[in-house]
Amino acid sequence: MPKKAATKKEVPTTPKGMHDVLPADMAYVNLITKESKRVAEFYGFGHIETPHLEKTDLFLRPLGDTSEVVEKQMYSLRTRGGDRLTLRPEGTAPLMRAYYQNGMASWPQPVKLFYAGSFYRHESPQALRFREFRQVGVEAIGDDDAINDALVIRTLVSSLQVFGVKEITVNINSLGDKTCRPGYHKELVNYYKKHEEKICRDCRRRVKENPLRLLDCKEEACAALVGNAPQMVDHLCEECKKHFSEVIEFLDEMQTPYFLDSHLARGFDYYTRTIFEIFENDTEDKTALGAGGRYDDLGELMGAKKVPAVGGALGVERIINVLKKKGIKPRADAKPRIFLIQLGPEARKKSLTLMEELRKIGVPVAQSLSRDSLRSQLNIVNKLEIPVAIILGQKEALDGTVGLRNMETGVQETLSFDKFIGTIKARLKEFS
RNA sequence: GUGGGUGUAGCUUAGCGGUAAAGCGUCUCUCUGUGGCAGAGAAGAUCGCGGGUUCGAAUCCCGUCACUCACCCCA
Repeated sequence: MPKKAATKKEVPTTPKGMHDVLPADMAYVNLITKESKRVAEFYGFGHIETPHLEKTDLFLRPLGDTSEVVEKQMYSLRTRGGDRLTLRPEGTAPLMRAYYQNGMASWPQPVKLFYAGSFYRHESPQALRFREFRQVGVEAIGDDDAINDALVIRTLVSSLQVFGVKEITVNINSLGDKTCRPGYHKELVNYYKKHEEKICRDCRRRVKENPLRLLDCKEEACAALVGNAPQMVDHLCEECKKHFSEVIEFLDEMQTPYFLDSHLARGFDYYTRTIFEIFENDTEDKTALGAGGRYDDLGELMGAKKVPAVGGALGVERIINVLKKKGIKPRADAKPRIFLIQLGPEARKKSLTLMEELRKIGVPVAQSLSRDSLRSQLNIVNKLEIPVAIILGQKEALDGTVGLRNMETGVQETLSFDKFIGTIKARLKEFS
């Protein structure tokens, strides 16, 4: 018995949490990557690209105890040769890897790098959280001076402003370092243990697993306790305190709006000192557009020499969301202002040469060469809102002329085919 | 992993027990080489899937899957 065939035509679809980016949205993606690269390069960050796949260990080792959680969220695979590889879940570890592998320690420090690309996390998708997402980011590796922290933040903020996101706040905090954080941790845990019966179930778990997260619990009972909870800023060692106040000072100097948020936390151990999240003020969304921090211990956790570093990244999808809400539209680059209409076999062939010549002088031209009726081609010109049409028909092909029609006024000029390119060149402003 | 919402043409939706409808979009023609309008027409859906109730299910019930939102988490 043959199995009953699937009754419905199964259309292939993307994996959960992953999406096609259609041309209309790619205009946003391109705007963001192009402009952020330009800004980053101004501040001295060089563009780098690392593989989408890395050895799984690269991400496991630095994350230590929590690796089980981490591993669940990673797209990992085993190659035929038996290598264990993982689709990069973030950009920082790969960049540190690149730093060591390419001997960047011998470059002038800090090494400043910019990257843009897709990252992958296998988690439940929800609003603006996808399994494949795009980030643009910068990292300054090899120097512990607080001015690098400020510069990283400034670079990200400047990028956002260039996109048109003007009203920005940077929430900033310091997590201390190996000298002062353990003491603070202990105090925080003690404080919450005293109130154990009042806090929510999740927080009881957090006391053991992830104490810093206690500070941003939204449960009423827990939030009420936060006010009197010990704060990291009060427990920073001298060095960390100095570092933090310098970062703030530099931000003041650059007039970067910030908010000292003592509840800001990061789950993972390799963050030290500065951490920050960037928010947009106007729209109601409370999701961060970007985040980052200092990670002086990451290199060591990766099993290499200790190298201080600081970095941060912006979420492309989140920025697009804000731009759309604010009604900011990217200018489609190279949107043609001329449409090439051809009529009849001779003209169609000739139009191919014409198109190439226009390309050589850098004039974008649209066409629908598979059409043969003038009417339908003019309809397309309208739909695309292109202001000028070149008409190259059977008659023109014989006469050696070309029609140039202004779609708004309906006025049509006749130009000689030979002089056509010259004329276009002379009137370039009209057409590109 | 937990909970809520939603699944009807490419898109937006109507129908809510009698066996699929509209708008937009696409294509064709009216109009063989001069557009935006209008008219006519075509293509496109076994109403997510499976089962149940019923003479009859897109419609009611159960299950399931997908999407989505929230929680958890967020390197």
